[in-house]
This record gives sequence, C-alpha cells and structure tokens, in this order.
Amino acid sequence: MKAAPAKSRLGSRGRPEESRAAILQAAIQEFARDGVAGARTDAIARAAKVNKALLYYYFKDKETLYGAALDYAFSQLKDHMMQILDRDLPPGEKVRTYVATYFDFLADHKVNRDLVQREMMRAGHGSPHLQRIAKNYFQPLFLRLGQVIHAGIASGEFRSVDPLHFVPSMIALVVFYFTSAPVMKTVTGFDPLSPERVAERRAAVLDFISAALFRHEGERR
Amino acid sequence: MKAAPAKSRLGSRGRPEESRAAILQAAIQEFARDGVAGARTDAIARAAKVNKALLYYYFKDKETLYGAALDYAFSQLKDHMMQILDRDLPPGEKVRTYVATYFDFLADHKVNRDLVQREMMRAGHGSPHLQRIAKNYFQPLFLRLGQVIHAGIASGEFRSVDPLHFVPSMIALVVFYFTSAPVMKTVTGFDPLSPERVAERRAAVLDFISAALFRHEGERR
DNA sequence: ATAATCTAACTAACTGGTTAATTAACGAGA
DNA sequence: TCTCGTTAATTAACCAGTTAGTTAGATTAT
Repeated sequence: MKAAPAKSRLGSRGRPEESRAAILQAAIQEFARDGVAGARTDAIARAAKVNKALLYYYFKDKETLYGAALDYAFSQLKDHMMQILDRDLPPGEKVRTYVATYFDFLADHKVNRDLVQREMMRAGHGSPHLQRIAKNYFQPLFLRLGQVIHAGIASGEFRSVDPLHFVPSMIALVVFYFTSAPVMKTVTGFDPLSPERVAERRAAVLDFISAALFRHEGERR
Repeated sequence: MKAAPAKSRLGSRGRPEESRAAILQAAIQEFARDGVAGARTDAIARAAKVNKALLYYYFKDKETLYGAALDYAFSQLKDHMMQILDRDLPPGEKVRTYVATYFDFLADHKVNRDLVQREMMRAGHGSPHLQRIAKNYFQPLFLRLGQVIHAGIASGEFRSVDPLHFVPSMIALVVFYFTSAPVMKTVTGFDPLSPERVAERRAAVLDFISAALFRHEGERR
C-alpha cells in the first residue's frame, strides 16, 4: 500500500513523482508569467522547493522543461475540449457549447492561457515545439471543429462560412478578451475580469458568433 | 544648408539624430522578435551599427529604450487609425473602413503587431508602460470608436451591441489571425500570410463583423 | 551493497551597465 | 581666416552581478 511518509521530501527517494510534478507545476507558473527567456531556473527550483540540480535530473535543460510545460498545458486544454466535440449534439448547439466551454476554461485557467498565448507568439520566430504542439493538440481539435461546421452548413443551419477562417475567428473572440483585459482595464476603468464583466462577455461572444454563423431569414445561399 | 557629409558616422557628431534613430529602429526589431527579457542590448547595438555605450547615452536603460520603442510603434498605429476616424462617413462605412485599414496596417507591419502583442501580454504582469500607453494611444481610439458605434445604433443601422465588447471583438478578429498564423500554417499546411490568404481573411473579417453588427430585416429592437 | 534520488557548492559564459578617453563640429578671439 | 578651447558624440575596454548548467558527494529505500 506504500503509506505516504508524511512530509519532508528531504533525503532521497522521498517520492520522485511528486518532485517531478512540483518542478513541472512551478515551471508552468514561471514560464506563463515571464516567458521562456524571462523565466529563471533558480526561481523555478525555489518555487518547487527543490534544489536546482534536480531540474536537470528530470529534464535535459530549460528548453526541454519548457516543452514539458507546454505539453501539460496543451493536453489539458485539448482533453477538456475534446469532451465537448465527442458529445452527440446538433451542429449549432455543439458550436455554441464549444465556445462557451472554451470561454469558461480560459476564464478559469489564467496560467494556461498565458502559456498558450506566449507560445503562439514564439512560434512566429521559430519555436522548437511548434510542430509537436500543432500536430498533437491543435490539429485534432481544428479538424473536428471543421467537420461540425461543414455539417451545419450542409443542414442549412449555418451560413456558408469558411471553417478555415471561422474557427480562428471564434477562438479570437474568446482569447483576445483575456489578453487585452489589463489594457482595457486601464482604458475603461472597469475590470474586465470581474465576474459580472466576464459573464457579460461570455454572452456577448455567443451573441456575436451566433449572429455571424446562423443563417438569417430571407438570406440567399 | 548643412550638406550631408556622405557616409561614415565615425568620429563624433556625425549626425546624432541618425544615431538615435538607428538605435530606436534596431531596438524595435529586437524587442519585437524577442521581447524585453529576450532582447540583448549588445544585439541592438550591433544592429544599429553603434557602440553599446551609445544606447545608454541616448536612453537611460534597457527599460527606457523599450518604452521609446513602444511609443514609436503605438503612435504610428494611432496616427494611422485616427485618420480614418476623422473622415466624414456614415457609421457603417466608417466601421468597415476602420477594420479594413487596421487589417491592412497589421498585414504590412509585422514588427508593429509583434511589439503591441508582446506589450499586451506584459501588461498582465505589471508593465511600467501600461498606464502611458493605454491613456495616450488606446483610450483616444477606443472612445472615438465607441461614439461611432453609438451613432450607428441610434440611427438604426446597427444592432444594439455594447461597444465595450464589440470594439475588442473587432480588434480580436483582425489581430488574432496574424498571431495564430504560424500555428495555423503548421495545422492546415497552407500559409495564412500568403497574399491570397490574407485577402481572403480580410473579406472574411469584414463579413463576420458586418453580420454581427448590422441589423437584419425583421429584427426586434 | 546498490542504485535512485537529492543537494551544496561551483563554474564558465553572458548581460546590463559604466568609465575614461577620443574624435570632430562649432564658435570666439587674434 | 587661422587657431584653439569647449562641448556633443562616440568608442574600446572594463566590471560586477546574474544565469544556465555541472560535479562530486550525500541520503535512503530496497
């Protein structure tokens, strides 16, 4: 049953899984806050309450640790969203549920969204993780979403939008609100991240997307 | 008449304005590519073909130089967009022109959009430039855009959207496409930044926004 | 005893920033 | 117009603090 030896990870073999996990979580936090270039390995070690050399015991180098942080964040996001896509729902409901769920996920996972956003920026200037991330996490979601939209168009429920543009547009509406929140707070004086504003935004996004996606009465094609 | 002494900035007083400008432009490039944390002052000096000490002659420190880079990029953007807002156009045309112009500007100014995006991320974790940037550049644009939208609603041309959400949504649709381009290229296999795709996206964004903004026949309110 | 886990102390390279000296444009006086 | 001191512009060399990564040894479960 391997009873947990209380606390004190001191000494050795005091639960390696836990040490590795602590490092990974600390890394996620630091990388999300400061980026790969800005994050400090010393700070990660300190936050994980572990000697810095242990980072290099579990991970080859900073870049590899960053890659592991990305995998954690992206697979968490993918798993969460795939659940929605697996549901048996009509296209319109599925898209709306997807957007709502994605919105809620980002609202609740600041670290995740920061990390993802940071990596998207880095991808533009050559990230060694781009290929892996895109293929493993984004592509599956993107393909499935594309199918849903095509189904909606075929059934006449949707306008004949191009998924290649519509999908990024949906994501943009959700993601960008959080990205721009600090600036918007200064500009407007209101806190865009307060529960009320977030709820409002959720509704606005769904409204915006619905207006752009669903066919209106008397519309051609 | 001060005839330009050909080249050779060597020696001294070989046109200070030019040195300063060279440093600033180099800084903009480097900061856009690598962020504040990732950019190297040595690299900036090298790119500007200037001794590193000269950076500190014209700018207090790295952070100040970064601030100057931000001011350059943001004011360039603001000036460009204000021209549109100053035109005498009906609300619908003005919004569409604004979005199209913004889109074209970002398509043509990769460095600018990278710098802006990076600063938005940084704002979330306390940037010393946030206040200034928000007040000087974003707020004026935001207020003017809000007025245009209110006018469109009042005239019955627009649905009664909330500018506080609609404006960020518009910006999101334009900005995010470029942010996600590298990832989308890997996911889809197509290059989202090819002239044809960019033109397509421009049309898609205008379509998306129009569909969400303009009132449709037989709509309540 | 052995091998996995973990740490204190160290290092080599890098990085932002400084210093002291050098160069040349400018202007005042001879 | 020539000369020379003053001052802005510019640089080579340097420095102290930081940073990713290493090493050699300690700890402990089995």
